[in-house]
Amino acid sequence: MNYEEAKNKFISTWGSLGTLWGINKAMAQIHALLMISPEPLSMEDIMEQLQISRGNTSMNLRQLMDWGIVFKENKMGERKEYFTSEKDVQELARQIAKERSRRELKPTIKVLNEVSNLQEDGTPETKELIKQTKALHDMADTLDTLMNKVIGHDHNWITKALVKLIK
Amino acid sequence: MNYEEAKNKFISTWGSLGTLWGINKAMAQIHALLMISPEPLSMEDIMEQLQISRGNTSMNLRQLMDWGIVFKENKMGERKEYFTSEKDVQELARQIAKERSRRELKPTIKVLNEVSNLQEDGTPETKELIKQTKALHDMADTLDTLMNKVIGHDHNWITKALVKLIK
DNA sequence: TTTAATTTTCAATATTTTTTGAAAGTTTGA
DNA sequence: TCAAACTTTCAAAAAATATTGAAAATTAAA
Repeated sequence: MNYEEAKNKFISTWGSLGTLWGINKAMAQIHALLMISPEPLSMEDIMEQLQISRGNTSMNLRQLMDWGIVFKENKMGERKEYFTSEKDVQELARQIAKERSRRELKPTIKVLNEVSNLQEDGTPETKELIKQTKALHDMADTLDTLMNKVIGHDHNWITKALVKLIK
Repeated sequence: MNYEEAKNKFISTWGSLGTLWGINKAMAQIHALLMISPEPLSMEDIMEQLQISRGNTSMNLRQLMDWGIVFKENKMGERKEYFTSEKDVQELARQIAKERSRRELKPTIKVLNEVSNLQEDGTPETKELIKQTKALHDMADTLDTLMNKVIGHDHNWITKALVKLIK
């Protein structure tokens, strides 16, 4: 395997993994490309390397910046904008945990809480609905608390904590 | 909020959450419906309650069974097949962890390993590719080990472990 | 067997999501 | 102020994904 093959393999694997996690292919591929690029890249660079349109590149870069895992950079004397990704995988994981908690977990917990507070009326249907949504709520809540713990800690806390747990 | 409202809210929230996790809407809704149903449901029941076609129901039930979170049941004297979901949320979490490890994490780890073993050639591009894929590999591998630890443990281990970590 | 009940399959269709590309917008230097 | 360099927006087109429904397959009782 040479450099080009390895690079393409990484980008396409990361791209299809993205789809599975609710992030679209182009977005995940741009992230992958920036992740392994030693220098910041311009929009032109990205368009060319991934063979995608200007509009697509622009929109997905913005989303990646919204997620807090890609940043704009300006080279002095250049009008063009350049982009880099968060290179530290620990920080990347923290940032992803933070955003997923905010976007998915918290809203779900809210709904589960509302539903599980339904007035009991004695029917088996109502009983089961309350029981199950309570159980899901508790699990989601524990998970969210954990994720926020992770978010609040320093760099190496994640690995340390996981390792501790494994032993 | 009455029973019907609460039920619909739960089913639709669970359904849209599914999409975000790489599971389609119908599949997630069928799971939600079974999750809160005190009795096993037939295909007819599911079709009617969710207003989806027979084919759709059949295919998605199969997928849920492949994930190991929905089961067939036979009522004696009846030819029709009935379905239930795994009702224990701990067991549900374990099963999902197991399948996600198998379907996504392990294949990704394999690719990251291959790519990060690329022959070093001194260029910054190659250096960065190797460095970053190694870092991602290590994190994914730690996570997978953890998930397998979870899978191998008894019911309440998950919560206990998480709680321990939080303190 | 044969028949009726039930489930599965899959090509066609519908829906949703992503991508394009050109026009509009913005920024900066002359 | 103008104009060139660059970015963003968004309607239309393309691609991907999900859904339908009817025919084929399966199952089990008569």
